[in-house]
Amino acid sequence: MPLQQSRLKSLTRNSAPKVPSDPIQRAWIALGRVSQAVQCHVENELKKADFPELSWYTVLWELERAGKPTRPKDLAIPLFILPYQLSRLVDRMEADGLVKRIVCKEDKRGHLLEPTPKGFALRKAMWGVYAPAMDEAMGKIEDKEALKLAELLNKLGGIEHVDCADKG
Amino acid sequence: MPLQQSRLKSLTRNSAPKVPSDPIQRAWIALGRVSQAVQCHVENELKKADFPELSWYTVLWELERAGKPTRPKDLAIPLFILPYQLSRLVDRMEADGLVKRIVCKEDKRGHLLEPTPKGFALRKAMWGVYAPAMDEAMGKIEDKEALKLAELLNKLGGIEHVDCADKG
DNA sequence: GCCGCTTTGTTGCATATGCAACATTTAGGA
DNA sequence: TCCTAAATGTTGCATATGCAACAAAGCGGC
Repeated sequence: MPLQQSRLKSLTRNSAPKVPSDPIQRAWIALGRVSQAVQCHVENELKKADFPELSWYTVLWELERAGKPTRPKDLAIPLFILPYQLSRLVDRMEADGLVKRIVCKEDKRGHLLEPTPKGFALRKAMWGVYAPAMDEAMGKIEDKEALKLAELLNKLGGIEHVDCADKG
Repeated sequence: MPLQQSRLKSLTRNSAPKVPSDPIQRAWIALGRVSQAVQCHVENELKKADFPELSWYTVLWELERAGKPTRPKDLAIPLFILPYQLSRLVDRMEADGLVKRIVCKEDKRGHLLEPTPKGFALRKAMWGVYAPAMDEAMGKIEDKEALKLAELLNKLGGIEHVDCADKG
């Protein structure tokens, strides 16, 4: 279920289609299972606490991090989702009074997104569940191992660092 | 969106809710983004080749690996999905003539799942796209790094090893 | 055997999603 | 200027999903 077009660089493809080595296959399997497991844990904890799903948090956090009203297109990239997905996500969040769409004078095609006070409050409240859940899911490894893990993953994906945490 | 109840052991919880360390947070972010990126890449490649999504492959592969007609409940665990999700997945695959449900004499509640010849053929054909896509997505790291990555991930998730590859 | 409880799997309904088509605005050239 | 192409979001429709309720069969004690 592709959430978005792959951002992997298309390869130069001067070599024949290749079967992954056994270590690569093991890493692939582990990546799929473990990421699903930890995601599920966090989502389940949020649900148990009657909070919306993580993507709502992420939208609110990105808006908060930006510190100013932000275009959907400038959110879609870091959020790694497709425009129409964000459009409907914002529909629901706006219906819940968490964000508002405000007119964008510079470009009348779009608009700017801004969290409401309720939106700020919800994000902060969700962090109270999100943070411990993340720690429960990921805390089984030492910090040094976590850094190594992040390094290896980023070597795979080559994606710029993005903060997610609360910081107050 | 939790695909299934978390399989993480519920913790003894004798410590206060904790904010994850910065390395843990970095690993969490990297895990989410990179796993999404590589999953998307593979799903997109399958779609471009007019193949069904990866979960279909995985069902067929697990059935093939089992080597005998298999109960849904015995698939749901390794597939890491909920019973009702598998039920509908099998509905669609059966409608496409890829698997069949056959009666289970020992336990008339359920049934046994078996790939059809068309199912076997599809899985093999999909591997021709799946394998190179996996390698493109994951081949940026050396085998030694891949093993380290798998090791770290499995330390996080503690999930038993499951094969996925073709092997013929 | 009989009864309640568990296991196994399915389904009705409301909601969410993917896709392709669309509307609107901007940008770029002839 | 005017026309075409690209960028930015949204939406109609068909399909997929989550959830809770359900059906049917096994299990265990009496």
